[in-house]
Amino acid sequence: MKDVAEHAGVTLSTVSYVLNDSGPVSESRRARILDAIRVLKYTPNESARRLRKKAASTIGLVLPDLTNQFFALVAEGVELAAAEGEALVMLCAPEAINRPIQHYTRLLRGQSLDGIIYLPGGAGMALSLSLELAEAGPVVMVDERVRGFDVPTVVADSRSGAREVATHVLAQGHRRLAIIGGPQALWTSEQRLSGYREAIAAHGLHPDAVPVLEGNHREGSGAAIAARLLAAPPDERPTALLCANDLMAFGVLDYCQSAGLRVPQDVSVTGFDDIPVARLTSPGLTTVRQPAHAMGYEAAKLLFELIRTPASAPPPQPPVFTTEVQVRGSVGPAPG
Amino acid sequence: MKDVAEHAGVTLSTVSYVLNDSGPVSESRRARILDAIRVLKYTPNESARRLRKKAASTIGLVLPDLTNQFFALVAEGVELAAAEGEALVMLCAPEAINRPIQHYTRLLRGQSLDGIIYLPGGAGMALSLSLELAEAGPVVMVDERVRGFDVPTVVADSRSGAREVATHVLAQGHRRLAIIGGPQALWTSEQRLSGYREAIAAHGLHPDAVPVLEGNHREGSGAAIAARLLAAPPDERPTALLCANDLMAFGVLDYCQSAGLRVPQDVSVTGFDDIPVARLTSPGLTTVRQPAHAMGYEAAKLLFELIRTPASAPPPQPPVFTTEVQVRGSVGPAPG
DNA sequence: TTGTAGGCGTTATCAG
DNA sequence: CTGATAACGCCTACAA
Repeated sequence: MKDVAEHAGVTLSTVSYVLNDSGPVSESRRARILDAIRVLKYTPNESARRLRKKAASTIGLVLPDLTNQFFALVAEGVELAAAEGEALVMLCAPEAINRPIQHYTRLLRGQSLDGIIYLPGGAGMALSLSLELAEAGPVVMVDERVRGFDVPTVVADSRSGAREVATHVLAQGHRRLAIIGGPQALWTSEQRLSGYREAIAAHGLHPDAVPVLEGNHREGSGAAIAARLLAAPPDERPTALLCANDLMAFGVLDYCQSAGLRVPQDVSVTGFDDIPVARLTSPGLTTVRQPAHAMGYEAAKLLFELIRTPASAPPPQPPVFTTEVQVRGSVGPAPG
Repeated sequence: MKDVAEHAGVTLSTVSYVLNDSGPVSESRRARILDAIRVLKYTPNESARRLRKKAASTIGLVLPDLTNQFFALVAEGVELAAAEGEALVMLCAPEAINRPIQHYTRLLRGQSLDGIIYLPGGAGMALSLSLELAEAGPVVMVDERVRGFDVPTVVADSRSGAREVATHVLAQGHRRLAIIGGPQALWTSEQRLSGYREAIAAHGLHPDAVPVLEGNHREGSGAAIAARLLAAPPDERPTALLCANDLMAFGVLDYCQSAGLRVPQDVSVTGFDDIPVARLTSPGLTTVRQPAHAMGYEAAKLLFELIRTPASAPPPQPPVFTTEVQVRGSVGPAPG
């Protein structure tokens, strides 16, 4: 920068002015400076810049893992919004590195990030951790809520999505259902469960008649639970399995195929999320669409708004996205 | 930090010494300082730190998009290696934000990153762009090569993988093949194509007898090309489609299903990458496994090594991963 | 073993 | 409109 100043025959301050246009500069000088910058291929040193201002033009993105396409889509949404705000994204995937979130809270705190997008999902959703994260900057949550952690949050209406998909299944005549839920501690798990139960109650079934098994949102757990559930004789085992996310539903599909069970003739299956590959299984997976990309995008937008908002002003109001059942082949009429 | 020093009754340098253990400090003082740090919940300001040293403990990761699970897996591998090296990862997904890489080269240059992992894939694989990226720090490439851009590169042996899967298809008696390739400009596209052709030549077929259509590595292009290819009458159209990645193969599968073509009875399909969901289509996709996670991990390790290596020393030797055909249901004997 | 002082590249506050 | 100058928070010779 000093070089630029010399090359243009001005002082550092003037250069700084044109860089941030934070001061009045005569056209002739401005042109000379811009020129010098190009000639010398000068790039401002961001580290110095953040030291001085307290902003980093960088936001943190904390999510469980990237291999679940749902999360990947959220990440792309965040990335897009960040790009529009000329910011960069720090990726933190605690489960991918098999360490507690603390690993990141420690690293992130010093970065003077502008803010953080937090999508809890695995084991690390405890309140204390959230608070710790919050010390690294303003936080916006996506897809999940943490009780007692009161930050702007972008979610979809899981509950009514679950209700609708369960209603669809019940309308096909199924009466012996089973639910493969997500980790109990998660808000979404609870929401989806209530949704399922509302539908079940509305059809006059006793909630206790529907077993709920806890999965971990990954394929393997779907397959394992299906194996347990479907081992019973045909006239006792469930005729429909409601899964709290698509990955577990894939696991179920996979198990059924290897066990020689036909979907949907022998057993119907539903998922949740509607990740792109859900269309591609065969039969296609009946599931509940959540606008993952839009959710990530809005969350990041919200974060930027939050950053700009003076602390006194009312916090921006986050939207609640609607969900939508996608009917495909994996649900059919109840057998018998 | 000043507060810490006061609280512990020492000077700033002493605190700095214990922080980086870069100087001898008496046990008693060290303990007092550590204590003060804990009490005050002090976190070093990374911005200041990088300004002083020239390292950021941060690496950049540039890849086309995250929704392709292959890339997501690479990203997780990188993330893991970064965590082991106590570094953070800056995520850059140019296609997700629908802008040229330049958007990032500009942003990255000022960050004084320790280095960059670069996985070209979409439109942005030109040499000039790579060089521009290299100005932001040492670069390691994964999965692709760019001619004339000579940096350490981690790849898998696409060519022999392609050869083997084609051989498998030919061994099933298929003679009317078609290839759905990736973007021509990519090194992997070229490699896979040569692999396919080697196998084809080895079976005495004339290479020109096998049409090659160029896709863009996404589902949609697979479906579109399949539609064109399979419109011909049954005894003229190809009996097997070799796709340069799994996503395009999914597109083909999808098209076949909607067009009422049975896989593999009417047409056989192969993919490339073996992303986790490839097991879940039905029939399962016969494809070529690339160790995506390991490749990302090794690339990041390599980058760290490169950073440590004095410029004079010989650059570390990158491994070439082997590929492996995964035989599943999407390939069957040739009809007739 | 500990303290002092200079500077990393910017921005912001002043006075000209 | 422009130019000096003091921080920002940390590291590292060097001196004590």
